[in-house]
Amino acid sequence: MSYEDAIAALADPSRRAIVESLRTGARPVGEIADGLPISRPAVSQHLRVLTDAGLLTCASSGTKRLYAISPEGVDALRRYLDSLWGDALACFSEAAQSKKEQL
Amino acid sequence: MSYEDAIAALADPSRRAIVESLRTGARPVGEIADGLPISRPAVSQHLRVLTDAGLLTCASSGTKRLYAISPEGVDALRRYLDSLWGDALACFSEAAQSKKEQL
DNA sequence: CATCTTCGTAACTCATGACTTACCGTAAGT
DNA sequence: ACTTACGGTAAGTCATGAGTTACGAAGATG
Repeated sequence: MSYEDAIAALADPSRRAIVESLRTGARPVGEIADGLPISRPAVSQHLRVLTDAGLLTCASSGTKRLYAISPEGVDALRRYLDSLWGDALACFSEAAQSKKEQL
Repeated sequence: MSYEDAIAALADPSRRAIVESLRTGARPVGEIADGLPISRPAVSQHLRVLTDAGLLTCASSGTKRLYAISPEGVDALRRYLDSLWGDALACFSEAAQSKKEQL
């Protein structure tokens, strides 16, 4: 749910591959697993982590389960990085300023 | 250098704490370590990972080394998430659309 | 020169987590 | 009711990496 969980979830290459495969739309578990070099149970475990982190949503349709990217989860991460980027820029320009004043 | 390395680097809580401590400006290694519950060598190793990932820059000043957040590295991550967010929103609105049409 | 500070590196331990196989529940088809 | 398809869970293995202590290199200081 927090952005920390989202970052930790996206740190794994397999989980990033799953998210990439969902960029074009929702997909069932088996279809996701077919496109990856890991077993279906492994995919299930990754899907759980991604869902717990708020990055994915799940919708049951019969025996199938459709997973999709959750805009809210991605946005939480986005906002954190925006804030970090703002501070980094401020420090950067301030450092450049004080360096100029030393001349 | 790539956004993958940046995500992996920020996945660790200690490394996020280091980045947080640099939000207000550049600091030497010892000062960073004093604010954390881990040893100075551990901080050094984390600083290496963060620097390799392009998230930090290092400037030597005598025996001291000043680390600071690198705006470029953060921006690379930011852009990745922006693109992911865009796709997620598109899928979300498309799904909502096709659900409406089913009524 | 001797010493102290500052920091990086080496070697090692130990916990975490990614993956596998095996199994179980549930919904659809015959 | 039986079987098949889909997918989550359990238990176990194994590699990765975060942390430690010990040591070494390089610049400041007396």
